[in-house]
Amino acid sequence: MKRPTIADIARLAGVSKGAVSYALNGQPGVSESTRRRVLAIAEEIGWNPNGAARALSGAPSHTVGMVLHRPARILGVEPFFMELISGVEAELSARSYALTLQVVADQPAEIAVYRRWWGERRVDGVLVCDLRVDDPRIPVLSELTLPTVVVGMLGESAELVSVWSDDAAAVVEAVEYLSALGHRHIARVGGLPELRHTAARTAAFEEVCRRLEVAPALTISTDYTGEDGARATRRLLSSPRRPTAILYDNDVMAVAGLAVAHEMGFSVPADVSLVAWDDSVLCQLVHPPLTALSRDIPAYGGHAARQLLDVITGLPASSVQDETAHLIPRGSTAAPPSATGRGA
Amino acid sequence: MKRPTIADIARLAGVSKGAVSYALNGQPGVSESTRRRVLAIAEEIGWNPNGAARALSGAPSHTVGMVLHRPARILGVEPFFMELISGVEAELSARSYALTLQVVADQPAEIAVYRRWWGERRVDGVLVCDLRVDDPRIPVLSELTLPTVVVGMLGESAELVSVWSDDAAAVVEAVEYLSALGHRHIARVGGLPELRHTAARTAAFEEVCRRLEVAPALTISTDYTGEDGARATRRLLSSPRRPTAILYDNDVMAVAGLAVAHEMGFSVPADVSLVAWDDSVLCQLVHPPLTALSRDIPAYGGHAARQLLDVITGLPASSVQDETAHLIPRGSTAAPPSATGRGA
DNA sequence: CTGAAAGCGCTTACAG
DNA sequence: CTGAAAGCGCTTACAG
Repeated sequence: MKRPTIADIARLAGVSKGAVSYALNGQPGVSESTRRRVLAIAEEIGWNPNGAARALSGAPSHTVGMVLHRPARILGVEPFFMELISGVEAELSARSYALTLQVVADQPAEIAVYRRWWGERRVDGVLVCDLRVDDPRIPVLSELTLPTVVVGMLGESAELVSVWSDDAAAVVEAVEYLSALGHRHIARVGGLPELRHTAARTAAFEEVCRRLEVAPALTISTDYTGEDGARATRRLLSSPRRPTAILYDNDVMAVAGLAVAHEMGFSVPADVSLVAWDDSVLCQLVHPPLTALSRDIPAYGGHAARQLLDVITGLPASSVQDETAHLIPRGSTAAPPSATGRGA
Repeated sequence: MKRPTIADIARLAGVSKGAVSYALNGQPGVSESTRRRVLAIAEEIGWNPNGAARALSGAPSHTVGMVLHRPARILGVEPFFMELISGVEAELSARSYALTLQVVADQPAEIAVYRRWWGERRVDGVLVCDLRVDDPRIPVLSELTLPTVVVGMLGESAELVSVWSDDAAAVVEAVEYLSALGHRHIARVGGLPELRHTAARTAAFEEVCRRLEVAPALTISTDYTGEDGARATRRLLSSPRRPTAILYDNDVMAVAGLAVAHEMGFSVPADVSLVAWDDSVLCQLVHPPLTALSRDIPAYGGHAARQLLDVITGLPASSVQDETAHLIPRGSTAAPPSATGRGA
């Protein structure tokens, strides 16, 4: 099957290729009747624009790129990314943009992908996740002047636009809630420490613990997997200064931590309270259902996509703060066991 | 920043653009010394191939497309798709292919995407999931002669290549196992009935139940969400002829079903046995851990990607049968309660 | 309002 | 082994 081109349409309509191009793109320069005839013929012979030819003439690709660098085994399990992606997709597809995803093994590979996409004009812009402290991607993206929106906290680098959520405030809400219940030993099972939002959460956690005289503000670092979350929980629950409450940096680890607590013979929330970050159905399916810091992740992705489209189309865009995660108390949190109970 | 082109390289190297092209692509037609010089200059000035120009000259896009049509809320929660995609990605990125994903609302939209991709030469081939009985996508893809690999059972349509798994055999294994434990009332919470693999599972389920004199072979249809799974479980467990075992078509519904059973005061597995299909960490995190039909989904995706690359590059490729899901018995299955127990 | 033409950055026969 | 040239399918000034 030979693909029809605008030359075919031009011949059939008896006009020039240029006129066909104007008609097809809704540009001025052709009469209404010509435009209608051209569109009808295009429809009839099943014409589709050749994206390569358009791109070569400088037209946008109508594609947004996203490079994911977390290990594939996380992507398959953690609902966060798929929810984020589905939100991004919803916004993009409503504006007829496509999303190109690429999973990479490390950060140099990620940077190489941006350079290649830029060189190939494959994408009109990119969405960048999981910013690190001193992130090497930022200068590269600035240098390439590739339209970029950062999903998450950007910090000082004011040259890029970001959509972010106040993780510090959410940490404070969770710890204040646990403290109000009477907890004095709160531990945290944190995410990858080199990520900016992890650093922000850790700092906020330490500060609020200090302020409320909750001690020690122990954070164990993990890679977000259920395995790591289980390991950290096992370590915390078998330590001499066993915490009475644990705050997890994602839902998968919190669910795994719940299983570990049960397996070690602890009752939740009687012996230990658990709080998850991000509230997928996972949290509601387990027993007891998990108290969680909840936020609308698809909406978050949608907002990021909208910002990026604004940047791409040259509209004024500046960083926006998205909804702060809010605590949804469920069955996994309660007052700590009395001081006469077992343990420390 | 102006993007360098092969014209720049040609000027710097003092050769023609054609020679540069041959050198860059490892084609014969240039001396070894010229090739080295050209490559060094390209590297030095940071040249990247312009994909649009290559595509316009008929070169492949080195991109594979995948259209997902399930509702976004499923994608975010069901591990199956992300695991499949990560397996596809792993295989593609090892061969320097990218994956373009597009989420659509319905099947006409999906077909429109294929036509557009084909017209725009955006992808070299596509991976098609969730085949339906009498699937309208098949004739369109054949007509477009767009390289296609079907993930899942293809049935009679022999004109396309597929990678499939014998779901019928897996159903039989699960039911035989439950029957051997003594179950005589087994129900199934099935997926979307219009999908081919659902139909195959349903047919196999009915046949094996008939053969083993297990009755009735009731299948409740769902949309794969936890909500639907919970609803179906509630209905089954409150029916006068309450089943002693339930087989779910995915893991999310099985986990939701477990929560419902607990909430209704049933003990698992003492009162009712549950079996999940697909064995993500979810199944191991809940209490009791779920007996599951397990298979290596990333590998499945990887095989599909490899088949597609073979089709694209013109290598001989034919449908291959992938691993059959195998039963992993865990704590959610046991002998049924004795006839004197409560219920039917 | 319309036509003829250049140009985007490559690839690939075709001559030398 | 190398150079000059056509062509891929569009877009977009530039003349009419």
